[in-house]
Order: sequence, then structure tokens, then C-alpha cells
Amino acid sequence: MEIKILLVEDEKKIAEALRKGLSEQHYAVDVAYDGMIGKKLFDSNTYDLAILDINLPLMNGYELCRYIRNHNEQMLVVMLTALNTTENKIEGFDAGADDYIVKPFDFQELLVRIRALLKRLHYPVTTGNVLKVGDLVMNLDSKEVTREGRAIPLTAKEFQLLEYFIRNKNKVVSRIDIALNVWDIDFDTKTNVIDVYVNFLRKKIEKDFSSKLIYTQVGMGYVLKENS
Amino acid sequence: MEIKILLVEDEKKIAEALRKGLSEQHYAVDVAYDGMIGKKLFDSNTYDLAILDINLPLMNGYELCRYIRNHNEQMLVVMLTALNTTENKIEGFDAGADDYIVKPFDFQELLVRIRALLKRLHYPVTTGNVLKVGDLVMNLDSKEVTREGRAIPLTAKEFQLLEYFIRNKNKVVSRIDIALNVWDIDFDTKTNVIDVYVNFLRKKIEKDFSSKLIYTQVGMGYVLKENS
DNA sequence: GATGGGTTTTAATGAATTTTTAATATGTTT
DNA sequence: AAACATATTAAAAATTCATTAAAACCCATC
Repeated sequence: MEIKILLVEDEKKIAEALRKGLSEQHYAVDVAYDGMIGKKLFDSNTYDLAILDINLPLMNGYELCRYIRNHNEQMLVVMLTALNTTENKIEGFDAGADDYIVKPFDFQELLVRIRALLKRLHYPVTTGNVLKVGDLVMNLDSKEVTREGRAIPLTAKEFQLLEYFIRNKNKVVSRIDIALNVWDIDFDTKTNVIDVYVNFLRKKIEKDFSSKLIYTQVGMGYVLKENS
Repeated sequence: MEIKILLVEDEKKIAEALRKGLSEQHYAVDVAYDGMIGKKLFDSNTYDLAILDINLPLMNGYELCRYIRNHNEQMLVVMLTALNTTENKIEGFDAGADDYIVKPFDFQELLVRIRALLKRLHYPVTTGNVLKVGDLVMNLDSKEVTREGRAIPLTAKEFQLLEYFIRNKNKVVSRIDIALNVWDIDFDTKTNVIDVYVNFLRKKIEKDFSSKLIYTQVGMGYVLKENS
């Protein structure tokens, strides 16, 4: 996947040096020499990241940054400027910038900062504690479960049971284990809740998917595992 | 819960100043004075972000950063150091850091850089003393709440409850969590104040607006989030 | 110290959802 | 095939939730 960068810088020498350096890193770079052209390019293309000088003709970097941010929350913005006061930096971040680099800077530093930002952009935004088994993802904070990226709504008990299975993946858990840990009851042979709930879970997390997850070990219990 | 920060800094004066400043911004801060304690705290807690000095006793900041990154790719890491060469910065980013700030630095700059990073993880954005979730804006100083720019008057308890929801955006909070953190009571099953107040809030912040904010997870609690 | 307006809490209702039971069907082991 | 274990289904029971109204509380003002 090609990463597209919009570079807006009016000092042609710097612009050209950056364009060359970034191209060598296999980024696809479009260059604008003033803010209005930068805005036009932004309007008519899809970029992953923008590098903006602040002192630009026609439309300054702060304004352009704000414009970009208002139209695209995802896109990364790096401010690149000689203005080195805390006020300037705060104004830059307030305008929605993701990083602020002061000239003169080392090109290598720009590169690693860009990489650090892109890394975050490509990580899916799963805040918090997640448990994973293959393509099954359980978010313990939002209580959301997905498989192959598709959301699977679970009730409280279903969620608890699946969590117990995941935490004991590849281990056969008996009905007594499950009763004790998920239902907080001494196993009472008269009930078959556990069987029923395993059935509920299977319908939700296996039925419309290609592979099995919960296997029955007759006489022993159940085990959740990835393959065969 | 709130946003949790792990601060590892051996110069006690700096550490204390940072801890104080960050706490005032409603971040929950744990402080370690050497790398090994930092590692132990990381192992036994869940943090959203780490601020690491590089020259640390027992285990330096690069090593700790690498350790954190190997065990948690989500967590944000900010390096904070007097080492101001490009080589140092590159080493920091290579170790998995998300930002690298050179001492002496302005505390305000650290704050805006932290905010810029948290924004990417879809945490509620705090600009100064303002919390934002989508078009909902809560000013902690003036105690004013607006949605789509329209003012929404809230009572003290309603405000506290909404603040708790916003600080726990995308996280399902149980009634026990809410009781403990907003009402300061051990949850007493006989009361349904929380349900009533959720109802109050919904009437004020959702009724006349296009999208829902507070969702019920039956048997688990409530969650405030932007979409579906 | 009483009064009154707003805030907070309790209590009660019905509706919605989840959990459990129970009965029947299917499968497994000896 | 018999005996036992598990799967499936539907309906009953239990729980949880939304909503409303009224009671209790708080606090500023008279």
C-alpha cells in the first residue's frame, strides 16, 4: 500500500530536498508552494499525511491545518517551521497537528517521526484490554466481541462464559469448572444451563463463520481452540 | 476509568513537578524512580501512556521502552531526556517511542503532545479543562455543557455522572463503578438512583438531538460512545 | 427559623431482555 | 442395541431496565 504525502512548503530548495528524500523512502509526494494550492490538492486527492510549513503565502499553515482537520480527522499533519516558541507549538497542536518539528531539523528525525505517526494510523483503534484467539477478538473494556472484524453482540452470561473459555484456551474445562467460575454455583446435576449456553455461544461465534472454536470432549468438558 | 500514566524519572524534583502538573489535568499518575520499578509497575497495572527518562538507574529508558513495546503495542510512550542528538532520537523511536521531547522543555508543550497522542487512540480529548466527545462539549471550569453548540443546563449530580461517562468513553461501566465513583457509596441494591439519573441525562443530552450517546448493556452497565 | 424552589432519592409499575428449566432429538461409547 | 452424554428448541421464570410520580432533602432568602 502506497503512502501519500502532501508537502506544502514555499521555500523551493527545502521543498525539493524533502520531496527527493521522501520519494527515496517510497512515499508518494505531492508538493504545493502556497497554502491555497495545498488546499486544492487536499480537496482533490486522498493523502495519509501532510507536512505543512507555517509561513505560507495566501493561506498559512495553521489555517490549512485546521481546514484539513475539519474535513478529515484521520489524516496525519506534521507542522514544520522555524517558529520555536511554546505558543507557536501549542497553536499548531490546537489547530489539530500531530507533530511539530522545528527548523533546522535533521531529515532523519523527520523520517522517524513520520514513521511513528504512520504506525499509529495503521493500528486498529482498539483501546484497552483485548483477548484474542485467531480472528476472534474480545474487548474487555467495551465488552465488544468481533470475529473476522464483524461485531457479535453477546449477553452478560455469554460474555463471561466466552471470556472463561478464552482465558483457558487449549485447555479442556469441565462443567464443574465452568459452573464454579462462571455461575458461582456448586455444580447441580439437575441443571443443563451450561450446555444451553455453549449452544448459544456456538450459534453466535461459529454458525456464520468458516471454522469451529468450541469442541466437545465427551465425558470431560469443552475446549476452545483455533484448529482441529 | 481515567487515563493512566506511568512516569519513570529519577530526578525527584522533576518527577514531582510532572506528577503534580499531570494530576491537575485529571491524569492518574504512577511514579517510579528507576527502570526496574517502572517495569514492575508496568507489569502489574494497565497504563495508557508512559513517560520515560532515558538515563535511569538499573534499567535505562530505551530498554524499558522496548520491553513495554514488546508486551503492549497499544500503549503510548513518550521519551523525555536531555540527550539531544538525532542519533538519540532515532534510537528512541526505534525502541518504539511515539514521541521524544528534549529537556529542558515547557510543561505546556508536554501536555499538548500528550493530548495529540491520546487523540489518536480515540480517548476523550481534553483541551485545557474541556472534555469533548463528538459534538458534546463539557467545560470543567465553567461547568457548562453544550451539544451542537446548544447549551444544556445540568445539575451537579448529572454533571458528575456525565463527566464520569466521558472519562470512560467507550468503556462499559457497571452500576457498581458508577456508585463508587460518582455517589461514593457501596452499591446498595435497594437503590435505583443511577438508573433514574441515566434517564435524566438521556432526556437532556439525547432527546432533542440526532444521535444516541449512552447505550445500555443489559447485565453489564452503561457505555457512552459516539456511534452505534 | 420558617418558606419555597430546585435537586436528589425512593418507590412502584410495566416492558424488555436475559436466564433457566424442561422436554425432545441427536450423537457417542461400550 | 442399550445406556449414557450432549445438542437443540421452546416456553416459563427471573431479572434487569425505563419511566413516572411523589417524597425527602438541601439551601438561599426572607
